Amino acid sequence: MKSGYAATRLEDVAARAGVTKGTIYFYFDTKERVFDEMIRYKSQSFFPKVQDYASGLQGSCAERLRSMIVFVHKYIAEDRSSRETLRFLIAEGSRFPGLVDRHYDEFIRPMIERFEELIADGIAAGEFRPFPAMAFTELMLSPGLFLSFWSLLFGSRRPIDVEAFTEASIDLLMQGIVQPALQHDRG
Amino acid sequence: MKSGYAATRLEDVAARAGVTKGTIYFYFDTKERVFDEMIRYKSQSFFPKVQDYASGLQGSCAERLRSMIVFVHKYIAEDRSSRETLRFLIAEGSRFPGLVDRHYDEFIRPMIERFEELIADGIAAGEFRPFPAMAFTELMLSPGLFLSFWSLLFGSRRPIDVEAFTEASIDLLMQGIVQPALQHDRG
Amino acid sequence: MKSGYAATRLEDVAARAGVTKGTIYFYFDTKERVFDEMIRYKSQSFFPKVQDYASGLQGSCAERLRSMIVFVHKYIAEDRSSRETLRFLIAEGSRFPGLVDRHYDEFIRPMIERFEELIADGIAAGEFRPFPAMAFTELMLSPGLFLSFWSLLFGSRRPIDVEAFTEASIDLLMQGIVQPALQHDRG
Amino acid sequence: MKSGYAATRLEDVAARAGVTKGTIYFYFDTKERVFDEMIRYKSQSFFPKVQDYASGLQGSCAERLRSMIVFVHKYIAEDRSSRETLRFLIAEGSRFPGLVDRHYDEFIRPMIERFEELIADGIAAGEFRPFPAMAFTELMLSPGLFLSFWSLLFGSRRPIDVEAFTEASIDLLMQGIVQPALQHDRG
DNA sequence: GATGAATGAGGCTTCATTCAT
DNA sequence: AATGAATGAAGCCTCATTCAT
Repeated sequence: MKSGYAATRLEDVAARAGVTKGTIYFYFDTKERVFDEMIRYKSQSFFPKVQDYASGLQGSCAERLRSMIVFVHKYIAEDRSSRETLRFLIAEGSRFPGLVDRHYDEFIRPMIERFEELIADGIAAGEFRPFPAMAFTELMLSPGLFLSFWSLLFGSRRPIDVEAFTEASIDLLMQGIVQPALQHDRG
Repeated sequence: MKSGYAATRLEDVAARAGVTKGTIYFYFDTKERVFDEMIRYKSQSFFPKVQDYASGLQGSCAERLRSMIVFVHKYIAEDRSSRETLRFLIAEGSRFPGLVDRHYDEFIRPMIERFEELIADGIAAGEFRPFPAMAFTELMLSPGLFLSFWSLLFGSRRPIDVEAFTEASIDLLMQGIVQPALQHDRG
Repeated sequence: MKSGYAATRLEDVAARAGVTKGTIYFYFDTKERVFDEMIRYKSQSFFPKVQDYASGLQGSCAERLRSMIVFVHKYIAEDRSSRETLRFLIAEGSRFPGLVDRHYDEFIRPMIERFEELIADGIAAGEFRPFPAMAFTELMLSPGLFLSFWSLLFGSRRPIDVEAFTEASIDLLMQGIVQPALQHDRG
Repeated sequence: MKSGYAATRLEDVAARAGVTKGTIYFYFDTKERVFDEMIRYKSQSFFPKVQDYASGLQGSCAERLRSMIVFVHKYIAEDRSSRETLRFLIAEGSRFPGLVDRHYDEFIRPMIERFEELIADGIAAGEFRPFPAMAFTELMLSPGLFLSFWSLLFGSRRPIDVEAFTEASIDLLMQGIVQPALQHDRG
């Protein structure tokens, strides 16, 4: 999907689907519905992957947290489709409030919850110190969001070294939350 | 400005400016030009403020860093216009590459540079440890960007306690960069 | 049948018939044919009734004439379907000249002929005076047509007292055609 | 105006008006509005004529009544436009209830009132007998309506001798309402 | 400088019609 | 016989753009 509701002609959507304009209207009532369903469909693909990945993790909480962050950043850096979904939601969200809410329920909230679980586990295990940001685990998503934003804005014109960026953000995070006594454990 | 290039009719732009459609074409060649100038104009307002604010700061590097972050978050939380500019750049940026570049030059880069200076000063002064993220000072913007993003997506439907969020993110950051020996200085 | 050729979708016709659009095309070549047959079919029902009713009449010519008029008016007032057929013929007649002609042959002309016979009988029997309108027996249909027209135009928003209207029109007619010497016979 | 809302393309309406599609939408919001205004405009032309004509009439009530009827019939027979308006109202009236009501107020009711006045005058003057149909003066319009209906249905395929038809219907009417003692006055 | 009228390309949407199954 | 999917022509409507005044 190119970007933009208005800039996308239904005839092109149809052509890319290998059918003609009329066929679209056999399945959807309206252009808005077409987009609603398209985005809804695309949104489904990401979360299960995170879920699977998260549940398969082993090791200390710090290790699992780092793995999660690496995974998320790599995904964001590579998956053009989910980035475009984000662009769409930011650009046309007011026209599709249902979509945004759904995106929150099925995408953002579960992700935040994964991090909350990890943090809670870490604190319970004495690995992490209790810290103010434990009430804002979404902070752990913000470097990833930054990558996404950067890519949305500049495409490939201002590339970021995703791996180094990821390491830097993990370093910063770990410094901030790991119990000082354990800090020699960090990778 | 409502959001969306296509969704905004020149007639409305004209009406809001108190003139008629025809008049617009006396000053601008094209709808694209109208937007180009509008965004360009709006972008100018923010940076000087940061600049002024930054140059007036006093105290330790940690204190100045914290002040900067508080300032940026407060601004983001309150200024609707700059948020909509961001939405526009994300949504229609590919149509206005010049605008995006200009936005980078006049908005993003200077901001990053302020943070780079602060970090460099802090390290030189021995307040901050040398740390990997010093090559990615944009990381310090990511919590602010997160606030902006949240607001773009959910409007006021999922409010965040900006102050608490800001404190949490500052805490995390400071833990990550301030020299352990100095950490009792933190607010 | 709703009103209007263009406003009626074949899909709805099909649905009301309990089949699907495709099936319609098994039986009819074209949308026009569908309407042609529908109208043709509906038109058949009225005339035999008039015919039967007319041939069963007894009494003086004046009595039979009055009965006929009462019958026609009552029918017009009550039968929604024939009214809609009339609407259709007026609205789309130019697209279906065959239908209009058939309607004339099987509906209008026979009706006029019934009246012509009655008038001729009445004059032959000395009941009616010879009068100019005997060449325009359709005039006897005009009050009924008026009722129909009124109903087509206003639906039930401007109801007419059909019975009183009928009596008034019969009175007018009888005054005009019954031999003065016999006028005390009128009801 | 050809007949039929759906069958009429706005582009053709525009062309006939010597402008283009877009211009129509500068003056009207919608296709429905275009028709609404068109019909409204055309309806205005007829009534003043009747009004003028009626108020200029001289002579006995019978003479004035006959003149009115002749006038109405001649008008109906000759004015294609008002006939098409009637067709439109019958065909599409349910889509334009406001138009139908207006047509009643500005066209039908005033006409009926003219006849009511004439009849009342005639009865007051002893020229006409009191008769049941004085409560349904619209009956005097029914032969004219019949002419209109005939023309709408058959175009010029089944021509009626309007003059003879008019005379016949006047004869019938006069027989029915003029005081017997005065009947030698009839033309 | 400013206006209001006019234009016409372009896109959404409808629906009669076709056709493989 | 019947269906459901697919098609594409056609028409409404929007709106950026032009231009005479």
